[in-house]
Amino acid sequence: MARKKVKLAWIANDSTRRVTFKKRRRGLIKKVSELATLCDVKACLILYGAQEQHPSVWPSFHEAARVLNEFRSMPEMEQCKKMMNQEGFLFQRIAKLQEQLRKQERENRELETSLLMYEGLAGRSLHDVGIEDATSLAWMVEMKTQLVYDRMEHIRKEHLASREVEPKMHVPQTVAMEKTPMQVAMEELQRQSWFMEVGSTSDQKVKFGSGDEVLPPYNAHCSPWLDPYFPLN
Amino acid sequence: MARKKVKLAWIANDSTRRVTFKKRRRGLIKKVSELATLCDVKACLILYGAQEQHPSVWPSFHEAARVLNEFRSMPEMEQCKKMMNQEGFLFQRIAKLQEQLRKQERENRELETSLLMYEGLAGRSLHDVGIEDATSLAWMVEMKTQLVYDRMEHIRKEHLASREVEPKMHVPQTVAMEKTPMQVAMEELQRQSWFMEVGSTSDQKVKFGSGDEVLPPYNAHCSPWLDPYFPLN
DNA sequence: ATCTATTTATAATT
DNA sequence: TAATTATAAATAGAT
Repeated sequence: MARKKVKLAWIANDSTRRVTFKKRRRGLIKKVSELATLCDVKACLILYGAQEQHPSVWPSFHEAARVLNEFRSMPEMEQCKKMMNQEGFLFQRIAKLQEQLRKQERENRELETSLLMYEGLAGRSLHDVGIEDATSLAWMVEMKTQLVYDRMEHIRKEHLASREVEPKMHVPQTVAMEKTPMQVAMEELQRQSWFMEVGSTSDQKVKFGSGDEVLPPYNAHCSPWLDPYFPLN
Repeated sequence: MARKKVKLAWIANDSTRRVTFKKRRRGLIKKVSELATLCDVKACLILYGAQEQHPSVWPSFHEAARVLNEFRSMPEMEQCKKMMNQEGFLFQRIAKLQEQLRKQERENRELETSLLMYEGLAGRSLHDVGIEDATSLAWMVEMKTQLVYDRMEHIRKEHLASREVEPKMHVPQTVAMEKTPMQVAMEELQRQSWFMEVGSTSDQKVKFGSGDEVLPPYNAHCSPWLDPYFPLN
């Protein structure tokens, strides 16, 4: 747990393994006893390593036997199927880790897109970015543009509020745009029926630009620009 | 473990207790499985609370039974006396905590004495400090004085070494004192047989100073000034 | 065994 | 109930 994230595998070094065992056994017993105290839980823990002369039993051998016998005599063994066992625990962990992975990938994607955006702002030519990155970048610019418009609208409303006590004349027209440049461009493209094929299936491919890149047909009815998370899912 | 150090006692609030149980059970099972993997340890954990419908068993019910039966059939049950059980674990913790307490008390003592020393250096009259504090203070001054002499001796030797290549004439006499002022004072007191009674027993008491304070007789043969830790033990 | 930097667990909060 | 966050605790590696 410390100084370095340890790999979850058998520790080859003999002395390291013994030290780790002793340290972790102490921690484990502490945790078991805490749980028993905090939550009034019957608990027992048995540990014995191949090398260890003596087993470690908590809270005591007889208590452990008693706890286990209570299980033996449980009427509904069927219910035990639901108990937390190794398999269930592992499934739980897998699900958790997959979720973590998904989140991390999304975050990576966003950071990479930010980088691309700042490079573009700093003057880098973006003619060589792939369609995936271009899509994400366009989405990000869209979102940030929208933030600017939202801010402008907010300021405009504040301005109106501050003039409320005065005669309702000369109220300024809205400065917030209804559509971002991307939206305007999209609609213009639709009007021109540019590279769009209504009713195309997902198998169809359309030549794009120079013809060197093969792309799926663009479906305006599923415009991604309305989904605030689109390229990150 | 977090946001606040939790008291090790039964959690009265029902929902809090259930949440804590579920969280800690997950952590515990993770730790047990890690230990089993890292150190190739046979392990089993059984938990069932009064309220819980289903017990939690790791790694599985049958494995737990098998592990416990191996204990049952162990030839030397006498050896189990040495196993880590609740009592042994608690004794271990008590010893550890007492050791911590001792260290902390020593450190507190040293810090208090330092404070006294700096106050003295800053001009505070020390005529009102008790015999205990005075003793500690004297010890600390002694130790620090010794450090100064050690440093002087070190510098003198360096000086000699740097002159080694030159003719061995005019070698300076040592500047390090053999005895600190405290030691000199002690020996002077002994020469004067001041308030010292040779052969006095530990039951005897001697009037000291104004007569308002009763103190045990001072035994010069056990002079504390030679023990580098004297007032802190 | 002791210490320290770091990871992990988790109590409180949202 | 599930996420998030701030903090306490555990502990890997070094001394």
